[in-house]
Amino acid sequence: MSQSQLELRHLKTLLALAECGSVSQAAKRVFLTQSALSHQLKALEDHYGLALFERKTQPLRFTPAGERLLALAREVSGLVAGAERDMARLREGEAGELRIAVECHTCFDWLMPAMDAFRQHWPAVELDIVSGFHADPVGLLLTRRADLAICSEAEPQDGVVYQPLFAYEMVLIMAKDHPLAAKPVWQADDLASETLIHYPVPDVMLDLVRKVLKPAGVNPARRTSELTVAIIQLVASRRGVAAMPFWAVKPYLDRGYIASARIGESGLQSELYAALRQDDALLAYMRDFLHTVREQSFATLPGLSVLT
Amino acid sequence: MSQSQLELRHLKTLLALAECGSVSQAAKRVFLTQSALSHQLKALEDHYGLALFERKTQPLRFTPAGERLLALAREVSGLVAGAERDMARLREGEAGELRIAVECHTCFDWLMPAMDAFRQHWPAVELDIVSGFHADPVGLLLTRRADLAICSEAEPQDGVVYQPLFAYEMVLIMAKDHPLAAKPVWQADDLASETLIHYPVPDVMLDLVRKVLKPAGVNPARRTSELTVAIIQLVASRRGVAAMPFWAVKPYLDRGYIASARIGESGLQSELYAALRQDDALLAYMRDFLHTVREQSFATLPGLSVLT
DNA sequence: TACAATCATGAGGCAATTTCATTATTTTAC
DNA sequence: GTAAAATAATGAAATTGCCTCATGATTGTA
Repeated sequence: MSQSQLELRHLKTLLALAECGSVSQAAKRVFLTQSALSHQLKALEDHYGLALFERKTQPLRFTPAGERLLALAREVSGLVAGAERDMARLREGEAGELRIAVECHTCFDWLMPAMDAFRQHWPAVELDIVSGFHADPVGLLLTRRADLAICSEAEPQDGVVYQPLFAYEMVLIMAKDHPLAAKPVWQADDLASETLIHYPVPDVMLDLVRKVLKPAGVNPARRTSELTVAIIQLVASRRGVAAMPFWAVKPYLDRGYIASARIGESGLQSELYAALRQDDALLAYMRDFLHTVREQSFATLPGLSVLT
Repeated sequence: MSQSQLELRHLKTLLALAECGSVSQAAKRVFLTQSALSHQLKALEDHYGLALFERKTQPLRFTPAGERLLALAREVSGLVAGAERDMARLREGEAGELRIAVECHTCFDWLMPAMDAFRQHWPAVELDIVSGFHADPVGLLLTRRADLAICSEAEPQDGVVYQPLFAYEMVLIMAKDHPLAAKPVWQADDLASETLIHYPVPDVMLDLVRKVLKPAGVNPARRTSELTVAIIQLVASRRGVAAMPFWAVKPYLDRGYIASARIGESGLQSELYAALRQDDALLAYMRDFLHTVREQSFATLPGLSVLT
């Protein structure tokens, strides 16, 4: 007989649950254990004397009562977020500068919606993208030519802090009629006789080369292209294979334009971090930007996982 | 360095604080100690790094940051209340019956707004007032001629539970040019040579008679009237004095029509309870009605205090 | 100036929430 | 269809965080 009142914590749990479809996934999203959420949800159901979900199903379904609370959560979370932004502005002022250095091409796909949302919330913050693709985006931070850098590794450096954004899987894409299209998992050797299509960036920025091919001593033919869609087209036209984030190619997979395979037994996991100058790490608009990026990305991109 | 998240509990505290104007009063309203609220508010201020109030003033003033959170509280509390009502309806259904037996004349003043609000929230509940003034309203409950009785004392009785509503002070009112109009505190003896004007109800229902005059053996002349305004008029016309709830006569006092005095050193405190059949005590619409009554009354009537 | 009321603060207790360890259940894969 | 994997439930222990108590500080008032 839990007598605990409804709290915002519960509403946040419900939102995570609705997005993830399972208790254990939602638990990761709110940085608690599965057990904690299970207890929490049971307490909620006891409190209202109503079942909130049907748990015998995957993804789990909300009952009408669960839907009602979820609706409340959606209404309230926006209001709370707005108020907390206002509090932050009251404390630190409206204005600021946020120049973003980007290392990876596909980043733009998820960066744009986040930037749009952020611009609405912080109209007085000067938002900019530092153009060009720099091998050392963190250097731009310290020389104050950028205020935030997106990078795929957190190399410790004085005066710089790294905030995890999210993790995702890189998959190999190939033409649908490729001889190995049915192979669910590719190893480095399978690539030896292929042409690898990638963005025109140094090898250290290509996870497939750095983490898989180089260690195995495999060195396939290469071809580069600037644009994601162009790479997809080349792959579909049997001009080679490419490694891309799953979330970037899912639409093309769904439409059957190309096929995909896992890279290595456990897949090629990639991570994204935001690097900031230590002094800026507590700035409200910085924190809010990072929060917005995560929120927007998880809402938009399929197959992401949390990164601690 | 409290790291605690904003929770609904905090918002409820802010609402109480805004209504009461002081931490200690607000603490009573939310059934916590003054200390608890002081800690809670300090934690909030630490969390946002902003002062929320100026405490060196009475009533305490909200800072802009405090106002912003208060605005959030107002937005959110309505939504939460609505959702919780829906949850209750999902559990117990929409319909029900709520016939109210009223013992005191002035009750109608605060009952009406509460009933109006309730009707909006529970359109399918049949709301009614059991007319006439019964000496034993609780009897109506047990014979199922009423479902809720308003009374000023909680006499234990099998199958009946009492829910406290609120407490208030009865004051003596007199003409402005009454010889004793300047006397701040009246004792029973001061009434010996007065004419007491009251509603036409048995003496046991008149707190002044039962608690003050009878114990002192004082027996003034009497005169009765059904209507509150009529009693006020008679008092103003020097036809006698009357004992009325402070909240009922405050408008007339403010406009200078009449004068008032405290009854006895510590004042004549009156209390109001709702009596319910035990079986009905957990019904959602009953609980919500009681909540609405308290909420509306505290928001509308001056000088109420909480009753546990 | 003293008194009353209100607020702040630190320590201690207690209850609510989380984690841990385990079992039960469901889904997936072969 | 069964085995394995993933997911959820459960109870006990541990932690955290909240509240109360006791007291001191501050403000307003007679």
